[in-house]
Amino acid sequence: MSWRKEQRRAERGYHHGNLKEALLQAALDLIAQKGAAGFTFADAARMAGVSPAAPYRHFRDRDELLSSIAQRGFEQFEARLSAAWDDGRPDTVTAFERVGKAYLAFAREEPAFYSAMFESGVPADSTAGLQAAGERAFGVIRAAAERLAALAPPGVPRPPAMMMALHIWSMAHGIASLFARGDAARRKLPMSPEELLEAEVLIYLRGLGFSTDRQAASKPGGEPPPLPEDEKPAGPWGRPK
Amino acid sequence: MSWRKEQRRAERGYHHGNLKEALLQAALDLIAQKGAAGFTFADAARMAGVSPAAPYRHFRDRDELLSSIAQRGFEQFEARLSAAWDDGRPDTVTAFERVGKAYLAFAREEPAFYSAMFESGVPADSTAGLQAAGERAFGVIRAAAERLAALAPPGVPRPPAMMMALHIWSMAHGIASLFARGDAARRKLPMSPEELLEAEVLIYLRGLGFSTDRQAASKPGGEPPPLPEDEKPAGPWGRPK
DNA sequence: TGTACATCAGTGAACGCGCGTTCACTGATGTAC
DNA sequence: TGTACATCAGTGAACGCGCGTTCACTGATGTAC
Repeated sequence: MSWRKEQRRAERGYHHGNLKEALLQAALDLIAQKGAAGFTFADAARMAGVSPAAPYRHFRDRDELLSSIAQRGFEQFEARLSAAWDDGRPDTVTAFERVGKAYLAFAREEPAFYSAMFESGVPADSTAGLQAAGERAFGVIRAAAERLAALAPPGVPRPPAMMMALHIWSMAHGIASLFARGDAARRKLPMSPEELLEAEVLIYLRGLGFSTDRQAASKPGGEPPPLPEDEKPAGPWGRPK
Repeated sequence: MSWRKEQRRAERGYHHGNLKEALLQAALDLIAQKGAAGFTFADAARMAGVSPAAPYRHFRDRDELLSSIAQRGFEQFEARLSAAWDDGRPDTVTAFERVGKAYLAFAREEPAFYSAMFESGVPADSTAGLQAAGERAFGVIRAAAERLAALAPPGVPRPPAMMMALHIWSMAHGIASLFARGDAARRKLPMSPEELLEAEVLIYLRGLGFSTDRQAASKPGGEPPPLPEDEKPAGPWGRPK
């Protein structure tokens, strides 16, 4: 038990070299295993193979470490949402749906980040860096909503992009935290979270008077088709009888 | 410090009389103060004025106590949603919006219950009682969605009520947990959560092809009015330019 | 290029603390007769 | 109505544990000259 630590130090020498990074990674692993509540400063040190006093060289306390993780989470989140958005290619609606899927994928694949970001009790404005990172991530959704709003067909009032962004965010977050989180608190669902979200967003966009037909949506001047009777929410619901 | 405990026992005698209840209440207060993560079994005993061994007469461990709180939370949640729904009076859409407001009000006024129910890591199916209570609460939303779906105007395909219920739930939960929780993790918002949710639900219902005009909605045979150009999401958004 | 020295990063022992849990116990309550 | 006894509900002391935090320390690294 103790020889392992010594062996590890023998390999790496007295100085760790990259302890800050190793602590962040260790904490992330621990959160994934035991939840944001059940990770301790000492645990992270142990997992990094270092004495319990060592982390104090890099983080004031547990909260500062947690907040760093949340910030890093928002940065990765933003990167993934941005990549999915891909500046609206090939057309706005397709890209927008890809953002929704990326949102859920992140919550599922990175439950530790997700819970540090949203459920660990770290206030969103606890640090200037954290707040900025959070706003940049939301900014991707906001920018996408902006582009979507600009597609409002003639005769349809253009909805406020901020409102749209908040609505979409709340849909995605609601589904993610109820159904898509990669941990035990997940609830059962008769279809995939992705399908549920896609249907929800499509219905919402129709409610704003948008065509959800992709070709039309990518041509801003296109005629808004009337809601056809055989159009229905996509997904596993089947055609309503 | 210790005389206080003795005094309290002098008042109440050797037997507490209602310790189980007192422990639930104490835990609830502690969760409200420090979050679901930061409440301990010993703390609850102390707050109830009882020795640290006493709670073991009523709960196997901390998890069982937490799960009891979550269950009680779902029961109260269901009661409030039911009261708000009021069996769809005076008309379905009005009653439905009242349910949404009740959802947010619960999250705001009972953050301790809300976090025990959704964010404490207690699995939704950890107990038969808990699972049943959760399902009954969701059942209110589902029943309301059922009634709403039945109002689909002629020519509009009737949407699956289960899907509608899940969509509405995810909207309400998303807004509640991002913006309406009565604790520090709440994010800032340019309008009230209630307004945000109401607009979201109205847009969604329109997307399903429903009129959101209340009179029409309460007459299932009523003509679905075309989406009028001056109709817009209610709330503080102002008329889009 | 070598050397002295300052600075940095991690050590390990120690501390006080509060937690969860157990135990034999005891005071209070209810019930059979 | 009284009494003996079983059961229940809470006591308080004790335990081992792991945590957060501090401290003087030391090995490694970088830098000025």
